[in-house]
Amino acid sequence: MATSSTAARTRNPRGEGGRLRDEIVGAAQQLLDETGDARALSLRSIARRAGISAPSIYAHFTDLPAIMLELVLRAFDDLEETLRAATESTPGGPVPRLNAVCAAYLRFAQDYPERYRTLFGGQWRPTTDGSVTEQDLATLGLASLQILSDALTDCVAADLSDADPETDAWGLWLGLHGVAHQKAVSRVFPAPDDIADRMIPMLARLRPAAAD
Amino acid sequence: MATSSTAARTRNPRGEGGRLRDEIVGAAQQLLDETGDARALSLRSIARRAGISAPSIYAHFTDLPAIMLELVLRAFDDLEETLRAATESTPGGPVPRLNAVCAAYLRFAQDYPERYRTLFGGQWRPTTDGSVTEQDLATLGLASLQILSDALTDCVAADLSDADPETDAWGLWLGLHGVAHQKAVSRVFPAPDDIADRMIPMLARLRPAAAD
DNA sequence: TGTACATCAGTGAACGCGCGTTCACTGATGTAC
DNA sequence: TGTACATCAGTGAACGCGCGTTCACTGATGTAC
Repeated sequence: MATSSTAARTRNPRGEGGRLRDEIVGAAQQLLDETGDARALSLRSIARRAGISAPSIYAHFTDLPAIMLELVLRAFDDLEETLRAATESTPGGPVPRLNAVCAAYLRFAQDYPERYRTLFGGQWRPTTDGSVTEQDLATLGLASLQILSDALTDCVAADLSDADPETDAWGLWLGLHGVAHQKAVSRVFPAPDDIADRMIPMLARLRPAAAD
Repeated sequence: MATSSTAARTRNPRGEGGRLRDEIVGAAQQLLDETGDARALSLRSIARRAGISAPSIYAHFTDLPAIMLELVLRAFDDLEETLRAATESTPGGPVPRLNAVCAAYLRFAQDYPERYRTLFGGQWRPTTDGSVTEQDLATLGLASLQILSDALTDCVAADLSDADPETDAWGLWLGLHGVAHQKAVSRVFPAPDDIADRMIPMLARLRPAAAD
């Protein structure tokens, strides 16, 4: 975990100026996670956090949306890796594995609420005039959705679910997203604590016997 | 539906200066709906839209969050009224009524996406230092939740659902919220078109025979 | 009925701020000869 | 091995902009006498 270095920076050695690109995105992510407010991100605030002057950013990004795009790409990778790790590290069969993936999803949203919001429709959204289309971004979440779909497929193969994995993965994800988003957005969450645990078996069409 | 009057305003008659309060909130709502971007709302932009000078706002609101609060209160009332109208105007028994309420909810989010986002955790969120606590706002949605809960209760009473209305209304709402929010946020929606219709019977624990 | 005055519903100019963006520049370091 | 030069990784000052907020004001209209 990177420290919040407002301290003086030593410039990168020759030929390695590209490193600053990573540092800029890292600074943006720090600001996002720490302030919990996408409005706190500006070219100048990111530059301050990265310990560089504002104009230095232009050598690496054309504008703020370009930085946000890079941040979003990385965050989607993080999410995917988190879900994959949960799948691979959970023993006990398809249903515990499915539950572990769902729990990991919700934990990701709770640990990095503003990042989660940025991924799924927070303040930043791709501009139609830029090089990134909405279609591109719609594709981004699909890898994570596929993990859910695979988990469902395993449950069906083991005769523990009546789901149509392709379709019901969407339902499961949208349900998780509702919970995750609401938790990410308000600290007060009046719904029952175990509400996700109640929704998951329904949306996954788990057979009564299959529930833990 | 109010027209977008940037035209010259005639001042309110004596003793009726309070009317401007309504006009300010109306202007803010227009901007929100038309731009689809909460960032477009500033004291100055709202004043421009309302056809007044920026300082005139201070006679009616202390700051921008105060305007947003009023807007949110109204929008929650709108939503509640929309759901209630759907309940009352739908014949055919508890299940069609439940479906009508859910459809009305999703339509509200689709018709006024940025307003929906503002209600449920868009850019604007209550400040902890202000007079409005998060607890207050958490209470706001409860009237709409109650309508869902009542619809579930009717289904259970008619032996068409196995839900625990109090609890499962939360699950149903969070599922609807996931769909509504995702649709409000991105014009590209790769999930099956009928995904909500698939989720609702599950989350409402409708008995197989009860589904239309 | 006339008139002085208080009140009300706003306005217009001005301020300091952070922002995105431009421009000319600096100074360390590798490279050609 | 020495030196001139090109390149690279940035910097600092300056611009115009929209913003929130303040201040002193204006001009119509109701009210007291």
